[in-house]
Amino acid sequence: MASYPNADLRAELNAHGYRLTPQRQKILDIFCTLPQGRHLSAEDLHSALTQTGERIGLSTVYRTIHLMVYMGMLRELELAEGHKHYELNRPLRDHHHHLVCVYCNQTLEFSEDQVDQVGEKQAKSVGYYILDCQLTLYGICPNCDVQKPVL
Amino acid sequence: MASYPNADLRAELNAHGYRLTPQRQKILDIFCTLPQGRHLSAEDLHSALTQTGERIGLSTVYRTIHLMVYMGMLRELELAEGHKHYELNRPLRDHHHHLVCVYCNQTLEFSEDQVDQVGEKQAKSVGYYILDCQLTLYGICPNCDVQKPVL
DNA sequence: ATGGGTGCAAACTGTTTGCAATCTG
DNA sequence: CAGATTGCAAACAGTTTGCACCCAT
Repeated sequence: MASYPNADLRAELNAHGYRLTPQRQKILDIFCTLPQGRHLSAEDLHSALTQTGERIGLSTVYRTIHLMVYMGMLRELELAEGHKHYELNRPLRDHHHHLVCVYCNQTLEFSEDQVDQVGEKQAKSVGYYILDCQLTLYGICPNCDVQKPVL
Repeated sequence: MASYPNADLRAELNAHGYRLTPQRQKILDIFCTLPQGRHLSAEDLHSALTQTGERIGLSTVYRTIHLMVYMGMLRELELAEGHKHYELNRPLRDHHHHLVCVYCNQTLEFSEDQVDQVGEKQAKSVGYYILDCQLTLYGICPNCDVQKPVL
């Protein structure tokens, strides 16, 4: 299930001169056991950890998240909730995209290989090493479409 | 050039029970005269306005931006700069997407009709009225690819 | 004239940073 | 043992909110 066993994590960190710490392990563990489609904010992650008795600072959570985003392990999602959410960046095969209602924040997922292929093609054409490919659709869901106040 | 002449803006606002104010006009004007590919933060917009002698509060800028995003006139971009940027939400024909380097924040634009079509299809299939469709690619540009420190 | 809109200043939230202590390789 | 990493608390940036006044409709 876990896409990043700890041995791999250590190897990947060391390759860049970073170290494997219990905190980093724990954080990755949480993401690995997260059901498909769930995503966490930094605070979510922090309370998930402290609730299971871990001793970890919020700033470590932020630092680790950034590290993992830059290494391509996590994807950073900016949906409609006002703060960023994170989830495991799985290989393009099980990649999914998001459709968000700007009124009620209902979020649907969908996958579309075509989009991922376009992303890869574009990135390649300008020599980028691609970390993540996100198609996000903003709209109004059927429920909210019935004349809702805007502000 | 301007996709939203003031008459249209007034009509669209009034249809929802909102009013056309000088501030709202000025804000939309700025976006309409912005060169293709440029996008502004709320602060950018505010200083652009005050520098031309306008008298407008920062909170009005925020409120107006939100209004226009919800009405589908503006698109909200969350690229890599740390704060949100906005640009005119042009019709899908001249729609573009973004490719961002997570190290240096270099941002490239590209268009891809295929993606917009996928977006429309997906939205339609779940009954959403679509406001915006953004494909964002995160990666490492050729310059930064040469072993850069992550933190 | 009614109620939406504005500006100001204060409050807030999520995130970042400086630093001394700690742990990894 | 050097240097990366941590936790804490304080600082920060961008954004939101309460309120009295103002102005479109």
